[in-house]
Amino acid sequence: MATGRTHRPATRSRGIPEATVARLPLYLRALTALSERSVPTVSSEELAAAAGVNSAKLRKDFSYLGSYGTRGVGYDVEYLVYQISRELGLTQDWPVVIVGIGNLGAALAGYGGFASRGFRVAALIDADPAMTGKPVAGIPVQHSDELEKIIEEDGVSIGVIATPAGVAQQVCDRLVAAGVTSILNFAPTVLSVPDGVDVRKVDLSIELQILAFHEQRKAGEESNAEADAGAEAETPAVAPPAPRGSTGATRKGPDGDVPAVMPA
Amino acid sequence: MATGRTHRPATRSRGIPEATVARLPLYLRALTALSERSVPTVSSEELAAAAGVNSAKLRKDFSYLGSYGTRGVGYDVEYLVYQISRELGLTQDWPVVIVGIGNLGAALAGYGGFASRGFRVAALIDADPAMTGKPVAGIPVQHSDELEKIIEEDGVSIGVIATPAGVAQQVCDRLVAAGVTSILNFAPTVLSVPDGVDVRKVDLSIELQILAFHEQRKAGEESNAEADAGAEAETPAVAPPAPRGSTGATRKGPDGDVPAVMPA
DNA sequence: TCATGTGAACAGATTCACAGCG
DNA sequence: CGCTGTGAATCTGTTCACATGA
Repeated sequence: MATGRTHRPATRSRGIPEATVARLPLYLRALTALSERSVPTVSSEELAAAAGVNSAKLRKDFSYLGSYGTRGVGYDVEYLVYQISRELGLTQDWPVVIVGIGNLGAALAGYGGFASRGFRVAALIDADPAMTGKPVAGIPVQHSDELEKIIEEDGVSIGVIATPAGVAQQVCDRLVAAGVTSILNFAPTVLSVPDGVDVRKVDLSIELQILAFHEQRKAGEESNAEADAGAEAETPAVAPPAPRGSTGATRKGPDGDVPAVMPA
Repeated sequence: MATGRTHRPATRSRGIPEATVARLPLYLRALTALSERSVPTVSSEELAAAAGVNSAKLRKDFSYLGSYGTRGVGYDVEYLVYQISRELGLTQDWPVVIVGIGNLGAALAGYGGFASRGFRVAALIDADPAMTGKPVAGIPVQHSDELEKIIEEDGVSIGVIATPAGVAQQVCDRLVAAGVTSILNFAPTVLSVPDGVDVRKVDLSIELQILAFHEQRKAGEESNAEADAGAEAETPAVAPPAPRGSTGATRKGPDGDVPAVMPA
């Protein structure tokens, strides 16, 4: 099952912390908006507010890039836009392939923010022959047989996987074999890739589950009781099985033993 | 422009670290797969491999939930599925509204992993009257006028925003005013929400930019030179502007001054 | 004997608070 | 004087390594 290959070694880039890199696009977006409104300079306080972070963090982030501000004044918007774009590698053209043109793949193909900022959809690829040739967002879908050829000819290094989970690892392997070294994975699977290949994961279901966790906690706080979170509709989706060979003895879950409410 | 409201206070849940919460869905998925294959028990090592994390981390994560394993043996799969589901609040039903039924909204509505795991699409909402009544993924789209009514009647506490960026904040405000306390935001904007409301952001463009950063770094390492990253097609999307009132003097960007290659 | 559970060491990220400079 | 830039303190998360107990 292809284990033993690491999952994002996160090789501490050129001194720029990963957390900072993840915020640069946020700053860039805020700066671009300012730029469009012809705002010449901005303070760390203002920009931080626009980007939804605190100003100390923003200043520290920028300090990793160099000293691009002017004390007593702030940052020059245009200059900063350029510096961040360059740092992120957006001053060059990045051809991208999207594999799996279902609902999601089609939505991604049509996504505006995609085309902007130096990313260019080099090809849409789907395994279904019925899709081949059909234009999606103005781009004709190509059959997956063409995958390797496209990647090599266009020098594609970024691939987007929007296939069903079942085939994501195969697709990933083919992408990597053909030369792709960065993958954005929308399929709900853990992908194994060799060292040197970056994978980022976008998973709707995980995000919702995290929200549900916090939501549940909020509900539990209103009344300080434990269960009884929803208004009334309680539908336990999973039965609480006894642990193997359990004698029903000690078990130190943080809020008591197996919950009182059990399905009939 | 609606500042002053915080953006995810991350109120350190019930002792369970945020990073751990974010991994629980991953473990749950791996465990569910094992469960379907009727695997009775699993070791931290095996499960960690399946979830793409290291085993020490997994054990520490589980230790926050309680002692659910058996020394010398491992974890009981079914029992752990139940405990994690409960911890995440997935043993109850979470009605969700999706606002903005464009390409992306439609894709989300049809997303399988949505319906599973206790999440139920309570309504699809769009501002375009032409969409009203049209079934998407089997659910008829409702007009945004109905938004408040739906949220209150169905007790919806989770909202998904898939609108254009321009209206996302307004939609967010309406959702919050109507009682939604968790928001999954697909629009490329920073949302301001009052305390007590959680926002999670999913942003394709940001993910791609992060990948591009690392990709660029890789390219820069192969040859130890600086620019010249792509094969040949270099298209600087942004001109490097001089800083305000600059005399072209000292500027300590980490790899030298303004880049040598300037657009004509 | 084996794999869990966890203190302790470490690493990374955030925040504080203020020196330094325009 | 105001705002940047940054050392130092703090907080959060990860990894190590081993005592513990089935």
